[in-house]
Amino acid sequence: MPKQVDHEERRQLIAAAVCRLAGRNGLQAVTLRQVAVEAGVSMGLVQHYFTTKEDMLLFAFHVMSARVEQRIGAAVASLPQPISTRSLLRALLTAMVPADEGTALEAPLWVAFLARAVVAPGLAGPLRQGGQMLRQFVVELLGAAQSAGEVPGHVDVEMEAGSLLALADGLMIHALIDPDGPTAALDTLDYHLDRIFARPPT
Amino acid sequence: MPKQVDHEERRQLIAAAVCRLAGRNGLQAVTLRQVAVEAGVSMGLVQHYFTTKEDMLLFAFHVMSARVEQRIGAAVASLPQPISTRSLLRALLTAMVPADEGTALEAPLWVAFLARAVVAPGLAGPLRQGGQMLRQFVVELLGAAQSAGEVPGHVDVEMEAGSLLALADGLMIHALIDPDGPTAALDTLDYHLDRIFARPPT
Amino acid sequence: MPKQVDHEERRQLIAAAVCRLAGRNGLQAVTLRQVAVEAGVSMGLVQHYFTTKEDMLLFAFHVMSARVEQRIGAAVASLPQPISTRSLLRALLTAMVPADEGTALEAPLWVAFLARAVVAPGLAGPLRQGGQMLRQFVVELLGAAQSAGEVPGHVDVEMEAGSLLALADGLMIHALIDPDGPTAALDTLDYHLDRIFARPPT
Amino acid sequence: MPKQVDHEERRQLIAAAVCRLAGRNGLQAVTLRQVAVEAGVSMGLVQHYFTTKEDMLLFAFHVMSARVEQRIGAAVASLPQPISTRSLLRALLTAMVPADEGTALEAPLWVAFLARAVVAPGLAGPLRQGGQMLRQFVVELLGAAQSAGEVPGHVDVEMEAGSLLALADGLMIHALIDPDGPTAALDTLDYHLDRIFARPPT
DNA sequence: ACTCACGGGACGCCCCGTTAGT
DNA sequence: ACTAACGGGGCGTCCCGTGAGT
Repeated sequence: MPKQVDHEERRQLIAAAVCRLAGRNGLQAVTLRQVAVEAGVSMGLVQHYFTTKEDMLLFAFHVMSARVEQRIGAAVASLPQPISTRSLLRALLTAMVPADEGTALEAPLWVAFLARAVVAPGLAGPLRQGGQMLRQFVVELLGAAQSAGEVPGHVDVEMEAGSLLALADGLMIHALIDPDGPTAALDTLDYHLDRIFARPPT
Repeated sequence: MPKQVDHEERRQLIAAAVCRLAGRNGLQAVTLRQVAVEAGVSMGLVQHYFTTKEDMLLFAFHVMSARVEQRIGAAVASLPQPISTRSLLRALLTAMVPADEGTALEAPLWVAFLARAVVAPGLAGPLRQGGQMLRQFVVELLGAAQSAGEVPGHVDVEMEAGSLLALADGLMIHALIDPDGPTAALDTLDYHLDRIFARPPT
Repeated sequence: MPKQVDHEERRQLIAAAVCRLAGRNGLQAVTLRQVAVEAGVSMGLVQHYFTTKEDMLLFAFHVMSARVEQRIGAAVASLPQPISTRSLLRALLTAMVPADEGTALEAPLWVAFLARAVVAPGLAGPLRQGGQMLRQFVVELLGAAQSAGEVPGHVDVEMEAGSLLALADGLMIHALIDPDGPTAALDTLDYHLDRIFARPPT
Repeated sequence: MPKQVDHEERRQLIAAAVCRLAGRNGLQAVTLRQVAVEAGVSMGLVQHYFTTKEDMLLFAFHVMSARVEQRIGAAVASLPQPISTRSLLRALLTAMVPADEGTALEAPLWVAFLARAVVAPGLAGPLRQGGQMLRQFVVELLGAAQSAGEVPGHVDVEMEAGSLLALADGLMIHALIDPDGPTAALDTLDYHLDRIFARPPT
């Protein structure tokens, strides 16, 4: 029985190095050598697990997406019971803004992938899919809330869903460039949640 | 005095090539050699006018910013008289979304610069300044409209200004990744303008 | 374990090319590309074995030093028995003057390194050390000869050791510039050996 | 009458910059741009006065030689009267060793030229001529001293002349590499002058 | 007399992918 | 499974020489 190594684990290890590197210095600083050094493995090993650099980046992107989902899940789980639609939505959106430490580390990476997706179709596909699924989820959330009377009837849930997600991405970028951005971003998100989940005047 | 050429013009020529290249293939595809080829000049010339690649990118960024302003100005100028605050604001925001051809060409470039600014402080500075000036302008616009009764009193103009600009950036990115994005983006902007410039129920 | 090659051997191969090149055209003609051509390998290989050009030159210097020692050793070994202190010293010194073919090839290289050491501290260190060790050796040689009565008591062995070595270097340079230099250099060395190893008048 | 500039003066100005640069960072650091910056003129001007870089270096070499002569002359002039042959010779030799400040600045430059002369025939010619003239001068000096009884008859003035000059060059190089070199060099020179100008035992 | 614009080439460094091998 | 050796090419930088032009 030969030495058995966990392929997936190795790939995760390497992808993590890619993420650290890209988050710190940008995607253009991700070279095979740097990745190998960052991961503490040989350059050959990196290329053993990823045929091409493109593959590696794509996998790293999926890893990052999974991490974002995980972080959102954790944020939702730590919410005080009972979980209202609004608090759930807020947890989801704040996880996309570099206010907490985890997001702050991943946001540059996320932006790097976004920017690359614009010119690299291979990356755009998964990103588009993920975005649409997320949007659909928010639409359903808002729709349910509207049915429950938490959201006024004149609110266009489709529009608001897309808006909130686009807004979150926009705020993320501004937050990364402007040092005062993160707190302002949270305030802005709350402002819009207040607006959407408005108590109707009695 | 020897042969005199218009330095600014040359720099513009080269910067234009940088923009085309970056818009087409991303900023990481902007190499001195490619720039020289794209501009139809020698590589030596490129370096005659830009000491360093960083200089070149920074200048190209300023050129692009100027072009965006110009496009906004043109859009505003072609508005039917009399120009309402809302139509002015709409012209400004739609110029940031890749709906028309001009913006569609520049948006990838803009995103590329945004992404690089996250990891390159030299680029972040000008970008931050420009963003704050723009925000201030929108704040004043909305404030005036509120004073004139076009915007309800309960609207937080500061929040809405920041939101609209972040939203525009977010929509731009989504529009670049999703082929259906541009039209959806315009609808979304109009939805929010409708909301902000709501006719109060008489 | 993958293909294993003798690193030292490769480095020697490349260093030899460096020495040939520098001896022929001067150190400033030593470029990575030229070295690769001269050694008959790819430029990538050169940089596989030497991280930096500085490293390469330093290694080449050590190789040259070793060669000089080797040549001296060979000269000493081929001396007729019994080996007198004076003949040993003469062998050592003549190995530093481009009279024989081997030294003639290495002398320009040696001078090139000397000149660079003046402005490159990284090179000066090893050179200084080697020089001091050599000087100490000659001092001991002369001291022993003095104790044995082969050298008059009024001779300052420290002075003479330093003088002989400086003289050898000076003669080497003159010999390289003046075509008649080499033979004159040998005569000069013998003149001083005669003087130092003077038979006292009975 | 057009603007008249002193060609020679300009060339001297530029050559001085070359000397400063080469003395500080080595001859390989002498580039047209650096020279222009160091001299405070435009690069074009440098090339106006020197057709080629080789020309420039050659001229700089002559300038340096002239300066050395001048420094020797000054040293001789400041000697206490009456000037003995020995003190004159000593002044001449010490001017070649980087003990005083002036020589310390020029020595690296001198070594750089020596090293280049080994591989650049254009530089070797003048250097050889200068060396032979100097040697002839010392021979005559020593010959006269011998005739006057200041130097014992058994001394070979030709040999000693060549030795002293080679020794001075060798000491100069060692002095540049070893921080203790300069003082040791002066001691060594005096040691040999003592030997040559030995008072015969009465 | 003097200068700028410009071309073209080289340099040192770095990087990626392949391959031969253990 | 994993690695080292290696080739080839690209990058940003620098530099020199020419020539048009004032």
